[in-house]
Amino acid sequence: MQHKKVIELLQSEPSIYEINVKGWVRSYRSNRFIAINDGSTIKNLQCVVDFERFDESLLKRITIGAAISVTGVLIESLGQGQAVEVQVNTIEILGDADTEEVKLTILSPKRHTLEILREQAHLRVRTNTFSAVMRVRSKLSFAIHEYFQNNGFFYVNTPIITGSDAEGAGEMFKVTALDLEKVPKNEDGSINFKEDFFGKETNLTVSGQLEAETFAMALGQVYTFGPTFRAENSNTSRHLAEFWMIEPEVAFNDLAANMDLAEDFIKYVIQYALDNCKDDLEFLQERLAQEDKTKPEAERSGMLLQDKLSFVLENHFKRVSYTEAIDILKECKPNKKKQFKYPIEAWGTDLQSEHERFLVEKHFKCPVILFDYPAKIKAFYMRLNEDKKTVRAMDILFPGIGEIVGGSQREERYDVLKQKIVEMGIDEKELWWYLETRKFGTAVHSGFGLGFERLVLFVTGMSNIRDVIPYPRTPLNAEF
RNA sequence: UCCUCCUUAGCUCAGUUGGUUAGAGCAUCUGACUGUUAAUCAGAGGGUCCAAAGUUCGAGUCUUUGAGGGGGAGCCA
Repeated sequence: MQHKKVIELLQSEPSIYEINVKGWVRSYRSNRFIAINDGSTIKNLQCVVDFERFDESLLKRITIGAAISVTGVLIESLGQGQAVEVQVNTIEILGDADTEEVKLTILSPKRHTLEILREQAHLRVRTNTFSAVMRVRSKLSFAIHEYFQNNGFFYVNTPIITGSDAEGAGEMFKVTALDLEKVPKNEDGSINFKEDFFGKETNLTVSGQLEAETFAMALGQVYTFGPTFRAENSNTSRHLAEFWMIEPEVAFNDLAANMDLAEDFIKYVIQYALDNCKDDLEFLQERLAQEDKTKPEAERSGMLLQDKLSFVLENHFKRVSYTEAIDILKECKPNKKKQFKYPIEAWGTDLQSEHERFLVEKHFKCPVILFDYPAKIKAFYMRLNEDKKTVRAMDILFPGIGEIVGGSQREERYDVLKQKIVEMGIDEKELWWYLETRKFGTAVHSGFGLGFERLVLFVTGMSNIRDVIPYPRTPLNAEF
């Protein structure tokens, strides 16, 4: 007898042969209908028992959350709502779930808030919403590899423990094997890292970009896809202390080619999700529509999830230079009516969330790529333009998410790069290996970083980044 | 880190100018039910009112401090 997954059975024709299916009980109605789910799909399989043929003591143990094994025959359903169901011959309880204890958890069959689900993250993946999000996350992850592998990219595993603190992408987590009770000190009172494991100060990576660049100068087209750590005290629905980032890096690509790549890549993975996660996206769409109804009129998105995704696919991302964006913002109604908390006055300051949201959600009403930012507000490695004031940076802004991609054409000129490093007060000795890429066959090259969880947020329509990663790491939270 | 709101049953919440025994819905339990779809119907049990201190004859309610959480901002992906 064959052990079948729920997803296989739901797609099968009725048959006279006995099958076996294992899963967790989602509901047991009317002393007759067991809905079981095994994670293979969001849908449940209805198993029908004739209770007169079973021990009452066995049936009592069919409770929500219990793991059971069922054998029976797949027949055409006698009821509405499903095409097939299992006529049960035998039931084995694999793992009981005490109802008095289950009722204290999110497994109890009622609505729960996302906040409560977060407190029981080890159980939340048993809910429809989370299993859907996690299946979509897995598919997106695969689509990312598929896109790059199909387009001649090589997957690079850049180090997670890093010795360089030069990227400047944020506060870093320190990595040490020193006994924190008795830290070795130098004569001047500073910590003597020579006695530490690596003989120098080390941190968890905030970006694999610099290392990826060195690989792009040999393999041509590379990408990283790994965990990234930022010790920023960020308490928002868009930030995690530990998140996953995709960083392609391509030799001979200028900024325009970089933007083309980012747009093509994002559209590919979204299309992949639409094609391969239909049931989950339908559920998430319904969930989002229900959530929308509880919101005041002004905050409603008014668009179904799958329509939102299709909209991104069908429209070119609007490409706007920083300077053009400032002009638009200066002349816009909210600025003139002084509705911005930070009014737009002069060229050169960074855009605030409210400005980015205005451009994406109100003005262009589609994803926006902002490029050619003032050099002063961007990182040292970005390619300086001929005007000497701006750099070839680009940020992709998405509705509801904000910045989903940040990238640039890299400064390939040795002298210019070295001067930038000095100007920004970075220790050039730390970056000797990075500078050497500009000495030996330097070339124009570009890349970007895409926050994986922000992509999952957009595709699933969830609103808090803590709800699209299995076990979120945020300030004051490292449970599980 | 800043601003703001919240914390009462397992969950979501109500709780009057400070007053006697703190309520509802869902969930759970008991019973009924052989075609249910968040099953339905009848009944029952369930409380450190976030913590500490204070004001008061009397605090779920007022004051102070602290903790945790939501939303927004900054930093960014």
